[in-house]
Amino acid sequence: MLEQLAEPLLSWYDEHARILPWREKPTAYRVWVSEIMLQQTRVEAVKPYYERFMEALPGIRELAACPEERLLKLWEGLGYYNRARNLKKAAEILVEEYEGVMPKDYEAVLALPGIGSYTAGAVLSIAYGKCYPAVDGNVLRVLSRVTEDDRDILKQSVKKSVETALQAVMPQDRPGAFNQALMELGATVCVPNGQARCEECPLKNLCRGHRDGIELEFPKKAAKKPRRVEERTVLVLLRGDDRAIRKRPTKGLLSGLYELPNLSGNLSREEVLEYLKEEGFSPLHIRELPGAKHIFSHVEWQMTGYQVRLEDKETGKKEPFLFVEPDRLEQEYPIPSAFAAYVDFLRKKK
DNA sequence: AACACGGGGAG
DNA sequence: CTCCCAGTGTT
Repeated sequence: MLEQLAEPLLSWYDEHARILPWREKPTAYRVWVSEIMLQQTRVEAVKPYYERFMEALPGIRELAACPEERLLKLWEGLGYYNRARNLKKAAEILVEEYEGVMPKDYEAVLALPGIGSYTAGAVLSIAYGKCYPAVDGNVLRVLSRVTEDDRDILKQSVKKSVETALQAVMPQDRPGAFNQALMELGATVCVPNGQARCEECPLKNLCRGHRDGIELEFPKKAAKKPRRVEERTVLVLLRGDDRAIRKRPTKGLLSGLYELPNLSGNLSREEVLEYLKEEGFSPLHIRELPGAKHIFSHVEWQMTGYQVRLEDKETGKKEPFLFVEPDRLEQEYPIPSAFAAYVDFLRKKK
């Protein structure tokens, strides 16, 4: 039945495709960057980042030459920061091995860091008109409803099988439009949250889920495990006009970004002062800040905060922190929004 | 196959 | 609150 998809889908898409920045001049680079940004991220959230990014780094060579710090600053707030690092790594490979041009060979594109089967298919079909599917969450949702496929879409075996099935029915002349149409339908009509707008759907006459009135029972997904809770104590350290930050490790959560000094556990005033003294500081004054919570997909931080005034000019024993003026801090150092509740307290007092 | 990896919008 | 998003890399 999938062979009946293309015709109504493409007609609908020609009428209803949204105007999106990356759909103008769909060069391989522009499509690639948009697809990386769009991984696990909503269209509306990506738009402003995309425009700014394209202005700052208009081509593969500029991206390859961009310092990581600046790149992460451009990415700050988008999350999944390895996407940005892999983007740069791939650009470097393209400059060194492909003369700065995205190749047209599927295996070569797939081999680039940060590019999986979805992104390879999207770039090759949209920018180069090649017949590879781009199967994302939207596509899996739409097709599971249309075919009443009750397999767990989180399994990679299911994704693989959908990719194979789709490749066989893609219109040779418009693979890019076909892929985008399927995603567009999932994003605007066959939506994930709330009621699907089946009356406007170009596939309503062949959708089995809709025929049987059970479209919302799809897609099937295995239950995910609950996220763990971590307690942290976040410090706003004031030294003259400077505030303390530090760089996170290169591996793991928020890797390579900057953060406010913080410790494991919800510590008391006394424990915080003891810690600072051990680090060689002479805290003059401490005040408790409001508690805060930040939820990641897999972890939840329950934070307590303290603002501490240090003696002017003191450095501590090992200088574990970077002391920076609030202005430079804002402009140059990428700090993830997990710390947003305390970043307010970094501002210079007047 | 299971898990790590951000942040935000919608219901 | 919960769900989930134009997914990929690591183990």
